[in-house]
Amino acid sequence: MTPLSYALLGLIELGPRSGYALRKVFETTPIGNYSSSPGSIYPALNSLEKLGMVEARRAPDARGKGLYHLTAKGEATLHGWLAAPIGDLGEAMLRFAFLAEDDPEAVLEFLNCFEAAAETQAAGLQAFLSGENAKFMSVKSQLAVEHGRRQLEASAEWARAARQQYCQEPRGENL
Amino acid sequence: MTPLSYALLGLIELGPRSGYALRKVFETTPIGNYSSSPGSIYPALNSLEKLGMVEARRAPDARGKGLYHLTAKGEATLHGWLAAPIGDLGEAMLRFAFLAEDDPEAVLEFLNCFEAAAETQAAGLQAFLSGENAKFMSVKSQLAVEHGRRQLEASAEWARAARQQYCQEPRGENL
DNA sequence: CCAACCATGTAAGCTGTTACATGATTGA
DNA sequence: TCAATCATGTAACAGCTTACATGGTTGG
Repeated sequence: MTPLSYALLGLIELGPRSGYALRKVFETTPIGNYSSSPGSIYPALNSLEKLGMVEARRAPDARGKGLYHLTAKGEATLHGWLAAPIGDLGEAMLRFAFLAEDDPEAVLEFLNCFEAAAETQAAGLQAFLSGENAKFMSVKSQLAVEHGRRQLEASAEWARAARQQYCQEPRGENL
Repeated sequence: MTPLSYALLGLIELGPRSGYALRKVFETTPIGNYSSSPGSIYPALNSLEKLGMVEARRAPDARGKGLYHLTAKGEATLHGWLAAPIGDLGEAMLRFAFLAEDDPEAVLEFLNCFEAAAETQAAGLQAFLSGENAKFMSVKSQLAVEHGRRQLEASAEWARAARQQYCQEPRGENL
């Protein structure tokens, strides 16, 4: 179960698709930045099939293997992944996109944890920059670390903005 | 020649070190985020040695393989990498840390290119968000893309700040 | 003397990348 | 008919992760 596998499960949950259609999603949307695409996707799908996470159902007349559907096991695995504590922020971002559409509680909870994780990591880099080790580093190396810190701050800031959007939008359907 | 190899060359250029010392750098500084550390570093060093990029010189009494030094070939390879056009921003950041300390021209040039690359990619995501495809995506997926856009903006903003610092500092030794 | 650290490695396994191969169908 | 696109794969290779193995040295 790699990030790619989870991404595939997430996409299939949004709607059954063929392997080719899944590949196209990776080629034509920014999700391609998270997990790669061309020759890795079919092996991953086959491995998911072997694991009993997905099933290919073919309409009687159609070509190819048909459309992949989630099995109960696949759904459980996906939802387990979605509910896991936040570790790597990159992977967390991928998860965010697949969080249940109809559960604003979970979304807010996620955003809170994500913000906290980003702030913690940013503070870690800040501590490093203020510490002894950093004094022996070149200005450029320090700036490189500062870049990392800014990225983390941007992540935290994003989480706050996203939370705002989520607190307002779900109810403000028509004004 | 992976990013890890280049990182090793860059560190060795800053000062000859033993394999163990190099490993420690990855374990104790944020460079560990760029390229991994534990059991991958010795193979990488050996491969660099086979390629004739580094040489281990041992003081007569010392333990271990001694300190790695760059060869002419290693230095040429490193500088070639440093001078390459910016592709992946993550790798570019790693390069930035190893740019020649005494060449503010090159640093400013790098920062300009980096900023441009970040802005271009940010604009690409913005275009995607404004385009047709994004309309069929969930709000969360759109927010995930927005997160990527903010990260890129933060990178561009960092480049501007770093440039400022570089335009002032090199000459302002003593106010 | 024992733990911690110096110092260097090997081997298995998993993934992803790259590049190639195959064949059907569809639109110009 | 010819190119593009649908649709699915395979095989070779490179790289990283994890975990284990091995010894010497130093400090409490």
